[in-house]
Amino acid sequence: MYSGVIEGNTRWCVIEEDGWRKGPWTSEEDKLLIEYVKLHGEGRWNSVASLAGLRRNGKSCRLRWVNYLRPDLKKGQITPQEESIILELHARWGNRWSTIARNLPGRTDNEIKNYWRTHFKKKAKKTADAADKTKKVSLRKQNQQQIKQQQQIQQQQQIQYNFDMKGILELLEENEYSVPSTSQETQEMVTMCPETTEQHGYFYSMLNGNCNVYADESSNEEILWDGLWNLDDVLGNSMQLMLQAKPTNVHNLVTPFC
DNA sequence: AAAAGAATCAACCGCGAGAAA
DNA sequence: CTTTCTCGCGGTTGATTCTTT
Repeated sequence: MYSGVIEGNTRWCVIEEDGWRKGPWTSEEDKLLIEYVKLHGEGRWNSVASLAGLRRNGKSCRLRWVNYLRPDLKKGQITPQEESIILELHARWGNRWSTIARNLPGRTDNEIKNYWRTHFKKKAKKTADAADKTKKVSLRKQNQQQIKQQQQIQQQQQIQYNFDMKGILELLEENEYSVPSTSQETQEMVTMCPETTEQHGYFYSMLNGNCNVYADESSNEEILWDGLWNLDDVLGNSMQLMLQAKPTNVHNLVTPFC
């Protein structure tokens, strides 16, 4: 790509295969470019090489003139007033540096772009990071709260479930009933239950295999199994009695409740 | 005093739009 | 109408300078 690196001392420069120079400009090159613009005006940058004797391509010449040699350029640091204008215009137009530069006489788009990158992007990132952090913390809190609430609900459902199951099993034991196999048997059991109509409904739906009133969505099976194991702990032999009442495998046991 | 890391800024690159041939 | 050229823009790079450890 490059034919060599020349120019000793402190400056470096590159000459490409096609003869164009690249890298930092020398004061001699600057002088030639200024002379060229004085004589021919701005524009036709590709003619600079032939007319001014510069071994720079048009693009490089234009950039050097626009960003560094133009006489109307303002030297020195960006003032606080300019800074606030940049902020305001960037908020309005985004990264349209040339548009912003037109509103800041003496400043170039490149200068503003660099200034933004070094001063504001950092601040913007900090602000964004801080906002992000706050958002994450609040999300985490929200999640924890949701999990806690869910756990509470599940716990309540579990207690209710165990309580209801206990009632059913006691009832079965008391009346030496087996798990009903027909809807008629179920109906008979429900009517025997000395509870309210609403509780009859629960009872009825449990016996008919509708356990959705106790568990929600994805965790149905998990809760159900947990419930069964807990039920076993709580009721001890009662579950055994139920199993004995109607010999069945585990799958048959689970099915009626979900 | 020296090394490492961060900040700065001049310059380059690729791309698209518009003008000229 | 199509192709080529020129210009301008925004993004990126990398050498230099400054600051911190």
